[in-house]
Amino acid sequence: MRKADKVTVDVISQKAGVSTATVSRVLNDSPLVHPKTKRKVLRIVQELNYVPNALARNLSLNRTDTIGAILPWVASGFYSELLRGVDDVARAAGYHIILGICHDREQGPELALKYIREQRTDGLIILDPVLDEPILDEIRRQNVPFVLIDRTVPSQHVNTIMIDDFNGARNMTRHLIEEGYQNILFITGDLQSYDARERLRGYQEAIEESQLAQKKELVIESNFTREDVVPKIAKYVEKNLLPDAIFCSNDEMALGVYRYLLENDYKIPDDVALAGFDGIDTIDFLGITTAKIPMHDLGAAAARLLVDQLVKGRSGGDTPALQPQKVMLQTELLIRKSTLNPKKAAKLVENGPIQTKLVGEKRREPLL
Amino acid sequence: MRKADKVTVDVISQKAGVSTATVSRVLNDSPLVHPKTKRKVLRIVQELNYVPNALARNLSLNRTDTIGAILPWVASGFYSELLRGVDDVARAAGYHIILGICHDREQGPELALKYIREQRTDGLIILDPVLDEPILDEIRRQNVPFVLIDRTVPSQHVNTIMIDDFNGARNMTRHLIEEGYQNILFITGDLQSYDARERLRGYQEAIEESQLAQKKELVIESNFTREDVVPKIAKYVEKNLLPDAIFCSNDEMALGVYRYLLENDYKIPDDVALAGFDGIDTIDFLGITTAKIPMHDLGAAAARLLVDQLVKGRSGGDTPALQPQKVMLQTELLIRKSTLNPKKAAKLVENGPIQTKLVGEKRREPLL
DNA sequence: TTGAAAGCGCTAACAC
DNA sequence: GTGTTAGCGCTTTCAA
Repeated sequence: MRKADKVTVDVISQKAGVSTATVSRVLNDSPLVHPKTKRKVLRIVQELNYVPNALARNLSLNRTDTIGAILPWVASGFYSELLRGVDDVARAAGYHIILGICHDREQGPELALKYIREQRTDGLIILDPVLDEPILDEIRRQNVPFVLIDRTVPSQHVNTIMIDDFNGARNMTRHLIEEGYQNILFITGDLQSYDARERLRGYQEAIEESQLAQKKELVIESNFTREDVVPKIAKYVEKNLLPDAIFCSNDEMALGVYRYLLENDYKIPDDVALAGFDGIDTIDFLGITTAKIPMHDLGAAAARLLVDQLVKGRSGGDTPALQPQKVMLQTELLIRKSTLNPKKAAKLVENGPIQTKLVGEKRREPLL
Repeated sequence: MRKADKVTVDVISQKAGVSTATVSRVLNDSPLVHPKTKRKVLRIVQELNYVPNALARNLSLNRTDTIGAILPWVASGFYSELLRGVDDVARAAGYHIILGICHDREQGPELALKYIREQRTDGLIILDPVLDEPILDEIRRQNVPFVLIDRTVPSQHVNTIMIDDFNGARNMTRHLIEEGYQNILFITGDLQSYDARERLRGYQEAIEESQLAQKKELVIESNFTREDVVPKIAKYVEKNLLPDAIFCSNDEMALGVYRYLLENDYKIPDDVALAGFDGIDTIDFLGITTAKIPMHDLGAAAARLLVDQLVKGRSGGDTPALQPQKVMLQTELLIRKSTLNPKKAAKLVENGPIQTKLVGEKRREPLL
C-alpha cells in the first residue's frame, strides 16, 4: 500500500473538518460528541473504508487484545479441541489468540516469557506439565495475568484449571477391578509431569482400597507416546505373564498397546482388557474404554478465567485484583467393549442382566 | 508493572550515557557503533533485563512479525497438522502465528479482512475452500501478501498451494477398479468447495477411462461431515443394492459410513469395500484405504511461500515482487485391508502372488 | 560514531 | 462538545 493512500485518523479528521481527538472519540463511542458530528465522521469513515491501525491503538492503550496460548505439540489433534475452547471465549471477548507451540520441553517457558517481555500479549494460557517453579516465579514477576492448565503449584496464588486426573484414574481402576480383573498393569506417562503422577496415584489408591496386592512390577513407566510404549509392553509381556488388563495413562499409549496386542494375536478383552485416558476419537472407534477429558471446556474455562482478569484489570485501574481461582474439571468414564470382562459377562447372563453401563455410542456393534 | 519500573530505551540510554538512537542501533546490530559502546549498552540491557516492546517497535517499522492463519474448524485434528507445518517454518523465520479460526462459512473472509485492515498481520495463509472472487479481490486490494491453500483462482496472480485432489481421487478409483470393483459409489463433499469438485472429477475420469458405465445414481452428495453422510448412505442402501465399493470424498465421511456398515452387519471388504480421502489417524487404525494429504508439508509450503514474500518485501523496498507461485502437492495412496477384494485375492493366490502393494503398517493384522 | 529530533497512528489529559 | 498537545516506545533520517 502506497504511503499516500494510507488512511489514518488524520485523513479522516481533515476530511471531516474536525480534530483527530474527535475522530478518536467517535471511533471509541464516546458519549461526549455531538450526534451530528458523529454521523459526519462515521460517513467519512465509511467512505474511506477506514479501519484503525491496531498497532498504534494498542501502543497507545498499552495493551494488545491478544492472548498467548502456550501448548506442547504432542498428540496434536487432542489439543486442537482445547484451542477451540480457548478461541471460542477469547474471540467473544474481543481477544485474539497468538499461538505458542512449544516443540520440546525447553521452549515452552521461554516462549511464554518472550511473549510477555515483548508485551505481545495481555495474558497467557499455559499448558505445560513440566513448568518448574523458578520459571513460574519469573512469569509471575512480570505481572501479566496467566492461567495454568493441568498443573498445580503448591500453595501459590495462581489461576489454574485442573483435570481431576486422580479421580479419573481411580475410577477407571475401580471399574477394572469391578470387572474382575486382578492383575492390572498400569503404564505411566513421563513422571516428571503432574498429570502422570496424579494418574498413577489414582491407580494405586484404587488398588489399595481393593485389597489387591500392590505389585511393583505391575507399574511400568513410559512417556505418553505411542512409540515409546510398544517396546516396553513387548518386553514386559515377554518377561512376565500377560496381565488381565492394561491401563495406559493416555490414549496414545493405549493405541500403541492396542497395535502390539493385535499384531501378537492377543484378543481384547478376551485375553487382556485395555483402557486408556483422554478420550480421543480413534479410541472411540476402536471400542477402547477411556476416561474422557473435556478438552473444549478446559480451554474455555481457562480463557474465561483469563479474560475475566484482563477485563477487570483494564477497567478499574486499581480495583482489587480477582482472587486466583482453581477450577477442577472431571473426566468421564467411557466404558466400552475393551474392558468388559467376557467371563464376568457370561456369569452375569446366567444370573441376570449385565449391570455395567455402556456409555456413549451405546448400540454400536463392538469393533474388536 | 508499575510505570516507574518499566524499562525502555530511554532508561537504557540514560544509564549507559548514550542516546536512544545508539541503544536502538546496538539492539539492531547496526555495524556503525563502536564496539566499546556496544558492550556497555549490552551490559546494561542484560542488567536491567530489558526486552524491547514489540508493539512500539512494530509501529515504528510498520510491520508485525505476525502471520494470520485463517482456517475452518471442521475436522479439527486434521488441520492441526497443517498448523504445525505453518508454525515450523514461520517460527524459524521469526514470525508468530495469530489464529483465525472461522467457525462457519461467513467468518473466514471477514476475519481475514479484519486482520489485514487492522494491520495486525504482515501476511495471511488462508484455507477456505469457498472463498469467492469478490472477497478475494478485496483481499488483494489491500496489498498484503497472502497464500491460498487448496483453492484455485482462475487466471489470477495468486500464491497457491494445491493438493492434487483430481489425481488422488483418480488413482483411488483406479485402484478400486483394478481390485475388480464395478459398482463404485462415490460420496462427494459439499460441491461448493473446490476440492470436492476436483475429487469428483477424478472419480469420473477414472470411471470413464475404464469403460465402466457412468451411472448417475452412483454419485451422491454429502457435505464432508460424519453426521450428514450416515442418513444418506442409509437411504441409498435401502433404495438400491449395496454397491461393491464406497469411495468417500474424505475420511470423516468414511468414518460415518464405516460405522453405518458395521452397525448393519456388513463386512468390509467382504460385502463392500470402503475408501476415504485425507489420511487421518483413525482411518489408519481401522485399516481403511485412503489418499493421504501431506498436511504438514502443505502448511510448511504455504508458510515458506508467504515468508519469502514478506522477507523480499521488506528488504529491497522496491525489488520486483516475487512471481506468484502455484505449488501442487500429491496425495499418497494408502492401500489397506478395506479395499482388497477377497475374491480377487483368492483368485490370485491360485495363480501366483498378490500384486497389490500394501503401504504403511504392512504387517499389521487387519482390524476389521 | 554518535546525538537530536521527527515520526509511526492512535488516545487522553487538559483547556476552551 | 471540541481542539491542542503530549505522549505510547521504538526507529531513522540528518547533522555533527
